[in-house]
Amino acid sequence: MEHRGLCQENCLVIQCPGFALKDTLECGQCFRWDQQEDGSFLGIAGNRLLRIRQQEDALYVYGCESADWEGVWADYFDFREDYTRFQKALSFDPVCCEAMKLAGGIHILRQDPWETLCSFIISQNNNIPRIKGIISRLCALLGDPLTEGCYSFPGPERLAALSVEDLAPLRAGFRAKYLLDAAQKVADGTVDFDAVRAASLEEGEQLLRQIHGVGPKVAQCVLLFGFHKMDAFPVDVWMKKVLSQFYPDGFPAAAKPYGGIAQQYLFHYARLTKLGQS
DNA sequence: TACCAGGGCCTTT
DNA sequence: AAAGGCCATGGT
Repeated sequence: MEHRGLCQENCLVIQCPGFALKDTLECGQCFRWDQQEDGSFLGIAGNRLLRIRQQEDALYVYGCESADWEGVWADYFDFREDYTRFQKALSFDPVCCEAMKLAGGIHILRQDPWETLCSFIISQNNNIPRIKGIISRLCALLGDPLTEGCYSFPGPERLAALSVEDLAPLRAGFRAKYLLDAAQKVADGTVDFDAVRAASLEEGEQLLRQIHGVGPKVAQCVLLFGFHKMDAFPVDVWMKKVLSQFYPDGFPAAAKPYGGIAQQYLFHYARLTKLGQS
């Protein structure tokens, strides 16, 4: 299905029909990608850096061996999944159909659970530029240097040893104490990611909510974006608008197994069309 | 039950 | 330039 090759600048070329890189990276699921002046996106996942851009149905990937694409990034971008099967499953619903016209190229990334947990603790009651700033300062303060001012995401053990005062440079406000509680509970095994992975959606939410500062919205985000549970269904203000306007009788049961990706389509659609603001 | 802290970015004025 | 809106959770 994927056709690969090399372009003139010695980068990898990946065919990606139906995929939308920009929407995927800017739909609020990740916070460590930045669009460069040349239009490409520079991002960090784990200890790896990647620069990538999309032109029509092709991805141009820089700074990445072919083996790294196959072994790491193809999974990260969820290219092993066939998203047309989600779209077919949701096509019975006219609102989802409309949303998929605008946002159907979004993939759910396969991000690291710990990084995702921290990111969505930070995201609460917050806006995306500030979330990215706090995460960037967290990595610069405690992560391992990679290249050119880029840092890895610090592990829970490193964070667990610190105090709220130590995190003052992050300017995370009231969220700093939540980060420390998360780090302590993950580091000491109170919250076990393997158990979350094996658990049902409801059980997984309860396990994550042992952390002070993790409520239903953050927990569902972590289950969807960090554990790839495609039926997780985070409801924020945008989704509340969508649900009240288009689904007064509730979200259709037949769409629930795909609620996570449906939520992304609808969320992006609501924001693009500035639902309720006109 | 209702309300508000907390902080910074965004939009509107 | 200034003011007001926004936001997820926990605490009162």
